Amino acid sequence: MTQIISPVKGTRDFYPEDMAIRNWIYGKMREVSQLFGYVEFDGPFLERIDLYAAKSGEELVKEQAFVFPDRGGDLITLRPELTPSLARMIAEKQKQLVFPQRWWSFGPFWRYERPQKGRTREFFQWNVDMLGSDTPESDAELIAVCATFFKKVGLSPDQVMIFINSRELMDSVLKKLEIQPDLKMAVFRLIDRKDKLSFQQWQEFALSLGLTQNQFEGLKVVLNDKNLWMESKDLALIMEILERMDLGNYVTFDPQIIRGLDYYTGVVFEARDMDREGRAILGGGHYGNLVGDVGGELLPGVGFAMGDVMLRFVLEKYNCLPEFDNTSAKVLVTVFDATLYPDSLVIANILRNAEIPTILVSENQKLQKQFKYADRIGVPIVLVLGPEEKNNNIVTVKNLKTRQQENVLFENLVTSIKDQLA
RNA sequence: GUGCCUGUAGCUCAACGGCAGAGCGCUUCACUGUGGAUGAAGAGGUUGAGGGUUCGAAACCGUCCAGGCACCCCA
Repeated sequence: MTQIISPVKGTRDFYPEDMAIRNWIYGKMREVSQLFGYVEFDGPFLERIDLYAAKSGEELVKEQAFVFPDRGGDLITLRPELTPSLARMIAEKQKQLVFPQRWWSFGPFWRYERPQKGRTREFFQWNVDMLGSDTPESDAELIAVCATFFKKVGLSPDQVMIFINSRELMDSVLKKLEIQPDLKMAVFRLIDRKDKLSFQQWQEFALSLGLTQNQFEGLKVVLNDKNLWMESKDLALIMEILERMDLGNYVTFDPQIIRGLDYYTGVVFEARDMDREGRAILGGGHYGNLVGDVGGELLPGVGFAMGDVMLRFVLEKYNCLPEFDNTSAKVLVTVFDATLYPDSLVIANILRNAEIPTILVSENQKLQKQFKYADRIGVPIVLVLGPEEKNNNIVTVKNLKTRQQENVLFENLVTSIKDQLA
């Protein structure tokens, strides 16, 4: 074999069996999106780097974007996330849109990172956003969309869980502990890393930030308080709504959920595998003003993004994926020999005209091989048209699944096959 | 960007520094108008690449390439 050019690092080849999975996932996303009344949209895959400079944060732009100059010298980037494009699209039509808008999208994104479990450089994301609403009810709706999706694909609350928190609640907690406002982001980071460090390391990190021993002890107590959410009116209402929707078992309060993106101002949430394997399956939250930085007027909203890589990982782990056929064909028409090829061609045409997906054998092979081929690619019905059949105006129809074989008159062929496929 | 692990037949993997193997798959036959079962035979390899150490390297050493995992950050 001559040398194969290696694929770009962090990309994936979608063989037909992978494409079947991707399309199945896409179908479930569409189904759930539409069930809640959301409409599909998409932005460009290429954007100016400036779009992301505004809000996405230094790291994402400098370290993680695929950037290249176009022929005019402008810096173009493969989109690393959808939200800034969404914000621009909304801002451009803000005056003519009726709010709230419920939008969803599924498409490719790129981030220049080292690939690992649940993370590639090229990935797909399901984005769902409600724009122009500022209520806990709308936050609850987005979380309900996530939970409904899990339910639809067969993931149970034993397997995946949505963890929610509120940045407002955490703000008030920090205030009560008299932690200086300029330490806020650093403390959020500290909270985020609690599980990644040993207790010793975590404590040292905390004190090195400038927290007093008292503040540190107070933080510890708060993070262990499973009922802290009751102090937040919004979280309490969201939990109540999800209970009423019979989705409450998918949702748990977790004071350690903070989320990295700066534009979240209210409720934040993410979903994880219950074994804590891999990364978050989805992440989202409430933003106080999405479009301000791209020139629009104040517009709050709530949304989330789900990556296809972790999702596929958990779907495979918990056996949620159905079996997919290796072929789209339902019938294979054999060719007895070269002289009978025109007759087989006629049969194949009749079937295709009747909307039955049909493969006509294109190689000059023994019947045995043709049957074996049909079996290997998973075609359920095989037709044989030999000299005997031709003389009697019949076709031999063999069902490989039931192993039954029968002779069918020409004129009954389509209905007979449709019966078998039903 | 930092660290760790891996690379052997189409696939999954064995082989103490001493003849490169197994299972599955593939091809052919038993079965010349019928797949999936069974039996028999067969094909398939520059051990990721190119160097070094050694009487001798798939194995040991360093370089490169590719992949995986963790950190960072995030879906």
